[in-house]
Amino acid sequence: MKDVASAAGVALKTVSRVVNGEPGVRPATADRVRAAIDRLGYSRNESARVLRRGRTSTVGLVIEDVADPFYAGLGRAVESVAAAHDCLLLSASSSEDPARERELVRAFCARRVDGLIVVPAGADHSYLRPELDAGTPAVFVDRPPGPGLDVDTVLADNAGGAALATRHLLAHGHRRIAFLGDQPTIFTAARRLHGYRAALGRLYDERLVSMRAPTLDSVREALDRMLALDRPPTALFTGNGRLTVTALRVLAGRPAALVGFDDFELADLLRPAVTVVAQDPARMGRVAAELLFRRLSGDDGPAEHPVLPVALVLRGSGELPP
Amino acid sequence: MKDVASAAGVALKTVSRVVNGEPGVRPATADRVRAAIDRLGYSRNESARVLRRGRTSTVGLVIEDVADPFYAGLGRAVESVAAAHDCLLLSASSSEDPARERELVRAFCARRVDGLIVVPAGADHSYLRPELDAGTPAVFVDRPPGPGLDVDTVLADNAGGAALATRHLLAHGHRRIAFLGDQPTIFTAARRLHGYRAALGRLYDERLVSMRAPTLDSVREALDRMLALDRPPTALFTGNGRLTVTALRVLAGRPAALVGFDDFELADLLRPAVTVVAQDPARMGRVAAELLFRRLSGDDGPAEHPVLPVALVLRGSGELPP
DNA sequence: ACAGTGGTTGACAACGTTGTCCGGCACTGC
DNA sequence: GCAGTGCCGGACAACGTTGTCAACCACTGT
Repeated sequence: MKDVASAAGVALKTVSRVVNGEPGVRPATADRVRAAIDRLGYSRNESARVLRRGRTSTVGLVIEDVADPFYAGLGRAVESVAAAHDCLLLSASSSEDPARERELVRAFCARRVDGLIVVPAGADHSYLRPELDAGTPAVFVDRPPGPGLDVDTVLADNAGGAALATRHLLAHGHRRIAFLGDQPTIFTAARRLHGYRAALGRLYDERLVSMRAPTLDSVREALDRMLALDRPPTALFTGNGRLTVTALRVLAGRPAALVGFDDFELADLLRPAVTVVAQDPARMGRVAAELLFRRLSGDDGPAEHPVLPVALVLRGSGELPP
Repeated sequence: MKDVASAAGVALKTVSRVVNGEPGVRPATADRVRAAIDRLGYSRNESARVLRRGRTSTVGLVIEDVADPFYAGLGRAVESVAAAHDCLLLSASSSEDPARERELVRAFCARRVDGLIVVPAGADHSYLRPELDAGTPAVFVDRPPGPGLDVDTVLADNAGGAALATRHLLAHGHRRIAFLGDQPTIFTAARRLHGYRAALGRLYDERLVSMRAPTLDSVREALDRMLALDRPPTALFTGNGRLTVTALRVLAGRPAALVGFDDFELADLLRPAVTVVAQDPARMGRVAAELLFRRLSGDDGPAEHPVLPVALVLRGSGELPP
C-alpha cells in the first residue's frame, strides 16, 4: 500500500480510503490511485486489516469428514450462507477424533475466525469456554456439545426418525426387526437406538442389535449372527447412510425388507429401491449457519436448540412383507 | 500476550519465546508463563503473527462444488496433505462461474494463503499473474489454466480414458455408440469427446453426440432424440459421473449397454452393475497438494504437468451385447 | 479583506506479534 | 578481585492496515 501511495503521489491513508470506498476522495485522485493499484497488482493484506479491525470475515467448520456426502452437503450449505455474508470458510475433518477436533478448533481460533460451526467428535468441550467468553460464537450441529456447555445446537429428530422407521416396518407386519447402528458413543447412533427401542416396546430383543463402526466385516458378521438365530430378523433398520450402503453390499442384491436412516444418491435406482428416513443435511447446514450469523450480528439471546424434522421416503424396500 | 506477560511478571518477548518454544528461557520462568497462559485462556493471534512472519500456514482450494463427490474426495486428499504440513484449508465452490472463481482467488490471496489449488471454471487466468509473481504458488487440477500461463497442472488422462471406454464398447460388438458429455467449454468434456471421436474413427456420427449440462431434461431429450434415429445407438458412453447417474435415472432400470466416465458409489450394486472409467480423485488431490508443498518448500523448477492414469472397471453394463 | 465553511488530504498512533540487539547476572579461571 | 563467558531477560522497531485528528485548500458571505 505504501508503494501504491508513492506511485500515485498521495498519502498512505488516501490509498486506504480508496481501497475501502470511503468518501472524501476527489474522483481524479481516486482514479490515479486505482491506476497505481492495477499497475502494481496490489491487493490488500487482510492479516493487517484483521489485526486492526478485529474481524476476519472467515468462519470455521469442523466436521467428521469433508468427503462424506452427508457432511459435504452440510458444508456446502454453510458455505452458501457464509458467501452471502461475504465470508470464507475454513473447513477441516476431525475424523471422529476428539483430539484432532480440539486441535482444529484451536487452530481456527488462533486464526481468529469470527465464528465456529462444529460437528463434535468428543464429549468434552470445556476447552471452548475461553473462546466463547472472548466472543467467538459457536454452533454445534448434528450432535450436542458435552455437558456444562449451553450453546446453540442444531439437531435432527433422531429418535423420532428411528421410531418412524421402526413403526413403518411393524405396520408392514414385521415383528423381528434388526438394528445396525454406529458405535453407541456417537450421539446420533444412541438416539436412533433409543427411538428404535421405544417403538418396539416389548418386541425389543438385544440379540437383534449391533452397534459397531460401519465396516464391511463388522456388518457381515452382525448379519450372519442374527440370521443364524432361532427366530431371525425379517427386516433390517440401518442407523446411518454408511451402514445402509454397507449392509446392501453384504446382502449383495438379495432383497430384504430394509429401511435406512439417511437418504443417499441412487437409493431410488436400486432394486428394490431403498426406503429411508431422510434428513436434510443442506437445511441443517443452513440453519446452523444462519444461527451463527445472527449471533455475529449481535443477537445474544439464550442458546437455541432447533430440532429438524425427518421424513420417511417410501421406495419399496421398506414395504416388503416378512 | 501483554496481559500474560504482566500476569507472569515477565517481559512480552519472554512470553513469545515460551509460546514458540524458543530456547533461552529458564524452565521455572517458562512454567510461570504457561500457568498464566492457561489461567487467562490466552491464544496467540495468528493474524499478527502472519503480519510479522509472512506465512499463514493456510492454503486455498477453489473447486466447482464442495458437495460433488468427485471434488469432495479431491478436497479431502488436499486437506490430508495440508494437515501433514500443519496447514489449514480454505475451500470454496466456484459453481462453474468464472467471475466467482476469480473473486474467490482474490479473497484467498488477500488473506495471504501460502498457496492455491484451483479447479478452474474460467478460461482466462491472467489475473493470477501478480500473485504468482509475488510468490504465491498455484496448482491447477483437473483442468488447465487459460493460455499464457504455464503453472503446475495435474490432469487425468481424459482422452485416453474416453478412448478406452469407446474401444471397450466397440470390442463388445457395438457400432452405434452414443456420447453424452458436459458442455464443450469444459476442458474435460472436450477432451473426452476427443478421445471418443478418435476411437470411433469413421464410425463417428455427430447425431449420436450431445454436449449439454447434465440436467434430467437435457439428458432425457438427448436420449429420446437419439433413440428415434433410423439407426439408433446400441450403447451409451456418459462423459462424467453426474451424467451417468442422470442417464441411469432416465433409463429407469431398462438395462442398456453403458460405460460411464468417473466411478461412483453403488455403481457395483445396480443391476446391471455399471462399468466405468475410474479416475482417482483422492490421488489427484494428493498429487496436486504435494506439488504445491514442494513449491512452498522452495522448488522452483519448471512447471510440471503430471497426467494421472484412469482405469476401466468392468462390472457388467459395459459388457452387454448390442 | 477576512472569518467561516466544507471538502480533501496527510501525519501519526495503534493493533499483537516476532527479530534484533543489548544489558545484567552468575560463574569460571586467573 | 577482575576480565571472560554463557545464559537469560527485556527494550524497541517493524510488519501493513485503519481510526483519529489536524491541516490545508478553495470558496462564500459579509
